Amino acid sequence: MAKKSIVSMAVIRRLPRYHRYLEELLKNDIKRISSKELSEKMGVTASQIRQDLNNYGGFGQQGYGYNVEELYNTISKILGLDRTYNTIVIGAGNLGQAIARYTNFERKGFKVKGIFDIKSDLIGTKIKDIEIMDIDKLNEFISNNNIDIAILCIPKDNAQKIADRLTKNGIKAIWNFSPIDLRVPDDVILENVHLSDSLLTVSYRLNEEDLFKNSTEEK
Amino acid sequence: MAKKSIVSMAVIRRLPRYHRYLEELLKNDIKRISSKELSEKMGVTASQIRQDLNNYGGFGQQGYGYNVEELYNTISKILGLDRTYNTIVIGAGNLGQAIARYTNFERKGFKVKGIFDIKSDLIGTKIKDIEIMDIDKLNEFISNNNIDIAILCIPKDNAQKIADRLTKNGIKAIWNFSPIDLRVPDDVILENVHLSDSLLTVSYRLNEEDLFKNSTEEK
DNA sequence: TAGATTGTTAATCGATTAACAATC
DNA sequence: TAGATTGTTAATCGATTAACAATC
Repeated sequence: MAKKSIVSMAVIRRLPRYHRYLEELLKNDIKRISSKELSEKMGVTASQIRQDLNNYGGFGQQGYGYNVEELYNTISKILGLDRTYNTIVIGAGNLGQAIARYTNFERKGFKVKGIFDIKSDLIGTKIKDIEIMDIDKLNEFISNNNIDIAILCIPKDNAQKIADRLTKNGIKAIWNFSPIDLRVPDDVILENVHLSDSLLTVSYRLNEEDLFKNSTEEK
Repeated sequence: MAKKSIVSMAVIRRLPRYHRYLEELLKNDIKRISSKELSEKMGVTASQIRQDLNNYGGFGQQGYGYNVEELYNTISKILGLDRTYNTIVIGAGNLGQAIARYTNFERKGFKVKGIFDIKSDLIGTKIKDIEIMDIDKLNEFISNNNIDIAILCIPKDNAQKIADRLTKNGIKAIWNFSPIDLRVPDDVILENVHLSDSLLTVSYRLNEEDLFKNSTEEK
């Protein structure tokens, strides 16, 4: 089973969202904000915001609220954005290439150090100055380059095998885009982006009403 | 606020996962499975599986379990996979192109009917036989092509404006990859894939232990 | 029939919301 | 000081798990 977090994932998943809203406030030169104001902007309860933040300490001031810049910086730190991360992208297909090229991540401190693929016609070509390497060089590259996060963008058939190799070589975090549930050791962080699962909730919801209408008629 | 579902999202988000496991069982020619066996494979409780399924009816048989093929087909239908969906991709950047090219979705019945962008050097070029069109032609195209789902892959600055245009033109579902919280009418389905938020939970978890160690020392 | 396993009700657990004393 | 708003405890709500009668 993948690594368990100290704070509940429900809270953790809201942190980037707070971060986004605070960034926006900062851009608009807003100096302070109360949990009530922020809650109205975000469509959540003020209670939730205060509870969430208080997992990490008391950052506000009674009668005043929160200093926007201070809170933004604090949440940046909590999210680990005060350092950089070396990443590798495994699989240089459509999605792998898109991720490797996506500059938003780089701006936040996530640097793509290497790209790997199995296809000989891709190996040797470049994406943004980074050569696509043969997957055979994976172990060696990890050992020599202090990689923090592996981004997995390969078809599901080989995903578990590659994940095993990654963790055996000391990778401590996998951002997985392969449409499969990976097994990783207890101390490895696994974050899934199951695009297909996400899309299927859309098709589900487009039909949900009919689903329940019909099952009533059938009675 | 976006459309509310009848069954809780917690349940809905598990359905694609059941679907994947059943597909695997089907491939391996396994004919029947009990909630207990499936729960062990999936790392959930048997109770949860039975509770989840019973939102949609009783598909099992006491003393026997579930017929794999039957259950797979049933969940396929529940997920709306017994029909096809016309989609458009807005934004032909890295991510938009990757999604448009991704054949897994097409195989499940999601057809990309049009791609739109604002950049004149992209307009007129093709992705998989589909011409990239000027965003100015969006309204007209939606009216004439019976589009079910709009896939939004544009920078956040214009995302809300485009979302407004989509919903005004009758789009009932948006699969949003833009890193922003969109406001959509009550009857519109909104599914977010916030890649950056997801990645930030990884960096968070890579540092969580230190975070709590330090705050204790500071006391 | 006996054994197995469902569907469903009841109990528990965790997350969210409300309330309010503390305090800026 | 009075008003505002936090941090935190208590209450509520919803989701998960356990239990078990029904039944194949």
